[in-house]
Amino acid sequence: MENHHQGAAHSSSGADLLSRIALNDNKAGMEGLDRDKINKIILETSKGSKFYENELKKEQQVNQRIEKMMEQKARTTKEQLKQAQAEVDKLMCELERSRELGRVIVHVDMDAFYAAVEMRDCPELKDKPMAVGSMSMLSTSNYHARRFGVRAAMPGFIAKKLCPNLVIVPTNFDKYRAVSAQVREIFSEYDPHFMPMSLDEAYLDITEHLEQRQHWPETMRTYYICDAKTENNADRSESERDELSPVLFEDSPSSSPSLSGADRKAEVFGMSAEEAVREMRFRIQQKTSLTASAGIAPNMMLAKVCSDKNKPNGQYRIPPERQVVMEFMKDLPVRKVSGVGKVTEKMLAALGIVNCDQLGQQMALLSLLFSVSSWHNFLHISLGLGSTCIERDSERKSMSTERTFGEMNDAEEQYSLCRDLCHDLAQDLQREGLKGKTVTLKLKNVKFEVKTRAFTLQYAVCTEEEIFAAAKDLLKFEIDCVSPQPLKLRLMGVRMSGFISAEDKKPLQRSIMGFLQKGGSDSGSFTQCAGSVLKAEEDSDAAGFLKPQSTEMKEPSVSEQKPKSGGPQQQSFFQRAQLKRLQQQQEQMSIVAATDTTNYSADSAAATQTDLPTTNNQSDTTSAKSLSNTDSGTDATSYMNKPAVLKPSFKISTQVLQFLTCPVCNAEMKDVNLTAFNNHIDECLKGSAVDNEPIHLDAPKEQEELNSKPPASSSESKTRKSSSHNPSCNEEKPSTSISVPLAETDDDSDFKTPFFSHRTKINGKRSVISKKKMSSSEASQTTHKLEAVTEMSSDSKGSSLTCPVCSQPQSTDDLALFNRHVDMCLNQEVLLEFRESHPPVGDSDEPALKNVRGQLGDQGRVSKVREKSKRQGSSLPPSKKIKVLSTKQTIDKFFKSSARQKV
DNA sequence: TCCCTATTCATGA
DNA sequence: TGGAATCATGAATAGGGA
Repeated sequence: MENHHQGAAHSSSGADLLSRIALNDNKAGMEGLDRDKINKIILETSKGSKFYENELKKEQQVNQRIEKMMEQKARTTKEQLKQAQAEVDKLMCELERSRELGRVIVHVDMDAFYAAVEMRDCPELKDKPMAVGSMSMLSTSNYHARRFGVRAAMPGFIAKKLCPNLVIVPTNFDKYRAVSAQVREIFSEYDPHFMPMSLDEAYLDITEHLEQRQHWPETMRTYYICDAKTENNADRSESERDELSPVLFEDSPSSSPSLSGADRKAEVFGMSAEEAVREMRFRIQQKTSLTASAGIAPNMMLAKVCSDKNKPNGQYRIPPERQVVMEFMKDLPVRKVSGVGKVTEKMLAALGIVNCDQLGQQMALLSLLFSVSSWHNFLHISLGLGSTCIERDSERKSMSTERTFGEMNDAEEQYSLCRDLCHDLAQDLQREGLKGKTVTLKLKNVKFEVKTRAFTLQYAVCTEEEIFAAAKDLLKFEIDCVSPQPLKLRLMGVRMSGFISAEDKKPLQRSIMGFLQKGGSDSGSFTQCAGSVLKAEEDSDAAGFLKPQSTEMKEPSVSEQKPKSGGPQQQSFFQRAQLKRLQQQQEQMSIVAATDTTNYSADSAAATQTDLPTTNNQSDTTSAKSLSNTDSGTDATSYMNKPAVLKPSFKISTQVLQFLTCPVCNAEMKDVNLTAFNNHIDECLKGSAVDNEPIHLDAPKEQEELNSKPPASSSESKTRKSSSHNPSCNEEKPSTSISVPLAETDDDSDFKTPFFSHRTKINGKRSVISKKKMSSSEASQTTHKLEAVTEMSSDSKGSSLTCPVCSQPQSTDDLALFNRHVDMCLNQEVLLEFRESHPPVGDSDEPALKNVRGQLGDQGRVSKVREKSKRQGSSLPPSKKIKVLSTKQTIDKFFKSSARQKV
């Protein structure tokens, strides 16, 4: 067959590649070419390139797949085949019964669209081989160029080898979009719900149109060639139009002869499907001076194949009769069917299947060798079945942006690019009003190897800062993985998916409820939360989700409430990677995170995910020790840093130390072990906590070493502790403290699941570390600056405020103070209820308590309750009160659930 | 053990 | 010298929970 023919002319490796990079003459206008000559040129031009090597690799992988498939085929018994055949027959009968021939589906495809537009606008190009694109890549080519083997998706430099006279015109998408809009206007008259596939392609269901058409008088089916009023091309003279249109594809198999007669002024179209489609194409041509091809059939699959049949400037119809459909399919090469690409084609060819008739005959075998969805699809194809319902208004599932560039090795450049991509993506998302939860980073290295890395946040986001907060961590992780070698990239992309539905869009902020959900403590939320808090803290104008929402406070949306299993969903990537590292480095483990000299720390997400120290932590610790001297007393946490704000070049030495914040009393504890910390929280929960003095118990030895190694380090930590008492520090920059809750056992908690509560250096300023039990007003000084800033900027200032929880008027006008007070009130209320329903039972290490402790750690969530209440006035609306009460139920539920887990 | 979900990669338009 | 961008989907895989 084709492959065999190609392979015979070349070396084995070249033959291997032919199905991938050699000429694909599947396209219209590519018939009867000197394929061997063209392939030789393509191979010679490609050979030795990184691209070629990668294609070779991929081809070998496909070959392995085929080998495995053939082995499986060899193992197939007659009995299995018999059984499979029975199943196939059964399904076939069902499909036959449900075969629908009643719809009239049309697939319209503009001929060589971009090239045709350029030729129309620059008539000198008409007789020349030309393509649209660049030396790097061509989007499409005209039919002159196709004679040389120049096709879409071919690099311009290779096309030039094939056709030295090729004229390459740069793309002008604005122009194509404008033309496309004109064409779509016409489509909509035949099917208002037509489905555009791209700028130059669409499916229409003209069934209803045809019904109406039967009652139309001839005048409604008459179009005048020169009637500028009817057709929107008044700007062109008649002679121009006559000259332009037919010449583009003069050798078209079915160029409408009726149109070329110079004396013909009016065209009357009939009532049949063919006539309606001919009319549509006529109108397209009149309006745009471009030609289109069309396929008419009872379903989409057939219509698509048909539109290619008489390309260019032609149409083909399969009538709605089973027998005709089957006859049409019989000799149709499988590759012509949409969805069958080069790999599937090759795999089927290995089984001796080239056309759809053979496909049908081998269904039993295919059902044993391919997945269910694959062989079901094959069965549909072999029966000439396809979708009869044009899917309308299908929801977008992802949005992405990516860029290819010359080799890029510099990390700072890469971060900068990453940010640019996030910026673009954020703009696109906001344009469509979308917010998504999963950020995927796509990387292609200089060897053309593609990697994707994803991270799912707890909340849907859409701002540059928020997206970048996740993307940069993913990028850092990849950079660190190859360190000290540079990451050599040629493409980077950022994708957003996991869009929330329209309903879910309203509550952008999750309440404390969400954090109290079992399993809802996934660290993604903390990354997210931290990133957002910090981002907004610095950028008060940012329209992040922490900005006051005008929507009503309500329960978390279904999607957001849905408990993440806390497993691979949130952790798989980082955890898996981290665990691998962990195995190599267990002996070096300590709870303490280390120093990050770049402030771009994948550790952030990594630590958030698993709380495992990483290689980077370790190495960074060493590398940054000296730097930390110059930045004494500054705490930072990798996941609370603000990469979204800091430029890659903005290097800061930040030392991350283990600070744990009691979520109940807000006491800061440094260098505590987890058991002690947990005990402390238990005491707090039981109401018997002592004065919130920091607990300072034995830190792991490694940690001590880490802390003491740099001359300044140990003293620094003391400085830091003492500085926490310093009120001036408090004034300097309030900070957010976030505890990452993770279930743990005391035995191995040292490296498995430590609590983390990190402090971040913000703008080089010291974070606040509160040590004493704070009054509400004192405590408020440590609340999120973000909210204060946000509210100040968006709301009134000056008037006295009343706490919506305790209803006490607050003497302060400082929103930060006020916020803090409300935070405390809310926490108190929840905790009191919790205490009431769960009196102390002796075992202070009850897992549920531990989890609750952790769950309560993020005060940012609670703050949103306050934010809203403040905007609405001084008292909580009923819904909010209910909400607070229901928090207790959530805790109960959580408690029970956790207890069950333990069992 | 089975089911569900997230992630990664491949395929195809 | 140089080999795209965007979107959807399926398979394989892995881990958590019931």
